[in-house]
Amino acid sequence: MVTLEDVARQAGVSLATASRVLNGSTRQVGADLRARVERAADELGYRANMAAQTLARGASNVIGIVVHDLTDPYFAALADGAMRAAAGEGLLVMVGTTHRDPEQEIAYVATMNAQRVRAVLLAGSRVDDPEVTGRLRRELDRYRASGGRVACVGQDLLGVDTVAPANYEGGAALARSLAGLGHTRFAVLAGPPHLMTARDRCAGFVAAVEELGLPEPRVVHGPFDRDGGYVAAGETGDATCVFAVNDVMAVGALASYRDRGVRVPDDVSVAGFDDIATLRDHVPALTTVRLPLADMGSRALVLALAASETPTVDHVQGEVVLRESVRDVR
Amino acid sequence: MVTLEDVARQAGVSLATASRVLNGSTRQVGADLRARVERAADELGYRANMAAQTLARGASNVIGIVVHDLTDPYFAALADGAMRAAAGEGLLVMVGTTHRDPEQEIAYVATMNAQRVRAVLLAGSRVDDPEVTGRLRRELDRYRASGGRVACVGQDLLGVDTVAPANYEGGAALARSLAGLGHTRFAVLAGPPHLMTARDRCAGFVAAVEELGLPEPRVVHGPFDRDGGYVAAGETGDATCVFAVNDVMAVGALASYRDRGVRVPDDVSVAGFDDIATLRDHVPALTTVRLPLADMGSRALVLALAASETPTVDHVQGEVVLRESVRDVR
DNA sequence: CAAGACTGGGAAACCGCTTTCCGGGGAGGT
DNA sequence: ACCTCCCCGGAAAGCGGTTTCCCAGTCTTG
Repeated sequence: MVTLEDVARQAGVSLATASRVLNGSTRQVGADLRARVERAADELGYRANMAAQTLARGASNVIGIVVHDLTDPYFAALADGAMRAAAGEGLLVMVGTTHRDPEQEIAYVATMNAQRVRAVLLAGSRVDDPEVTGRLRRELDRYRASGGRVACVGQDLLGVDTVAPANYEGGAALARSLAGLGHTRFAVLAGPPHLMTARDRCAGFVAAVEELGLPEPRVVHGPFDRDGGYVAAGETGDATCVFAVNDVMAVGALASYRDRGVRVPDDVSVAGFDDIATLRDHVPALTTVRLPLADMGSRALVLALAASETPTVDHVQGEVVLRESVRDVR
Repeated sequence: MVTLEDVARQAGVSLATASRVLNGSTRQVGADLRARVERAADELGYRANMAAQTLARGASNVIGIVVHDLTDPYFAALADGAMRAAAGEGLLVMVGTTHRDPEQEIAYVATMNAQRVRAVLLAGSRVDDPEVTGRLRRELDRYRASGGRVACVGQDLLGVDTVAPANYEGGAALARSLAGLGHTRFAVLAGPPHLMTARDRCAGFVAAVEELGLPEPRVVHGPFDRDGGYVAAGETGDATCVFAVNDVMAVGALASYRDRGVRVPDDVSVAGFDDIATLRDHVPALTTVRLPLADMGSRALVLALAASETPTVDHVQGEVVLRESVRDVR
């Protein structure tokens, strides 16, 4: 393992000079010495030891991203957006996947803290559990107390910079659009009751439906993933229009109806939420609420990096996109 | 930022003792001192500085994964498999995305080397460019010379541990299956000519078709992604059966046919390669060659970690899965 | 031409932790 | 009662860089 000292010796200069040449400095180094050092480094195949550099500089060039599940297109898009932004800043990315375990999330914050990453991004819904949220907050505070930066995509519950999608409003807007098509009997594939994202979307939808004076939607809980949607779609009763609180659940619902010979949108209309990229290849094309996912990821990174004093909350509106999976029943 | 020294002082013990208590050691520490240290660490909110630890120990607990594109289900599955395996070993994961730029791949190897990661995983096809491959090899050699471990998923071209999917054989097996269904006029959506993965699959397919004495398939090149498949599907002429060298291209092809009113499989049969997870929700269900993607990711990690002297190559067979997207024309 | 301002080079302190080495004290053996 | 051995605690030497500080030489400038 070749060190800076090896390079300095080979070039016949001091450690200080070698450092200044190779790893950047405010100070100038004469052209001939600089050339000698560069040649030596190249000959020896020198690579700076980032651990040493991080230690000496007291700051790393790594950021951490914590997601629930990388194979979920929602998180993949978010992470991709954040990673592109990070690459633009010359930062490396450390990714942690929690597989929806809040304890894992807390553990990752501790680990990222230990790694002294420049910033950590928490992507993914908060859960409705004050105890867990409290522990997460404490871990985050601990991290921030030592200079760490934090941003989160989701509910503004952590007292940190947040990119907050308008889940409630999106759900409501979708409900009004669907009602405008003449639907009156709704069902909601609502995901798990404790997941805030699922809850907000569902609540917005239900509230808007009631505001319109329509019958209360049937709410079916279940897992937040494709199979959850598949199963829950089996219990939508006589609803003519079904809202799955995210797209992957909606895709599962489509599969369920297809398997059971229920035609979409002829027999039942289906809508999702997020507008994940893969949606365009499903038939029928899914109605949804579009969120600029990649953009949200990069915005979260920018927020985290811009060391604002008071936490800023960046609200992101969703846009209802009507596609073939819903039928006009007027 | 609270350091181990702060903890030691607060606990009234030496730095050595504090280190032994908190960060693991072969040595024992008396129960009372141990308790004192633990309490002090907790009160102060101590988190070990991994940069310092990495430096002192000369080994980090981070591994690097380099993929083309995280939003591609193929890489997401691979990365997820590797990350699960890594988590099981108590390792953190640093992810780099190259967006299919080989230069980026080389740059990431250099960066991961600088980070002194324990191992790096290169997921994704090699390219047919000896110059680029040579530079990548040199960078890898440099990394391995300083104790780094490397594994790769794809072609065995780098002289490192490799998980090598049987692309050629898979393509050939698929061709035989499809021919067995009575197809004779084939087309291949072949992806870019320089991508080895694409080339091998295409070559295996074409060779098998010719071996069967059938007319030479029409080969259409294009990008390796969904849109590449969409576009290429427009030029399949009178083929009754189209093989897209990966699933996302096949999905693009399905969309293209759908948009143009060409029925699958009635008018044309379509097959892909990989069996990505999202496939089950497409209609018609796509025939493909199944690869155990998550498993391949974790196997690559295991290979990298098991410091074998000579590079081992782990061949992975694909399994033809016939689904509705192909028609029996006998 | 003397004096102050720069300039570029090197010695060494330091970043936070691990680990070797040393030493003191109690347990066990004879 | 004495000697060994073992156990556990602490001092200090690194790990590989960065950066402060000092110094000699070179450039202005009046």
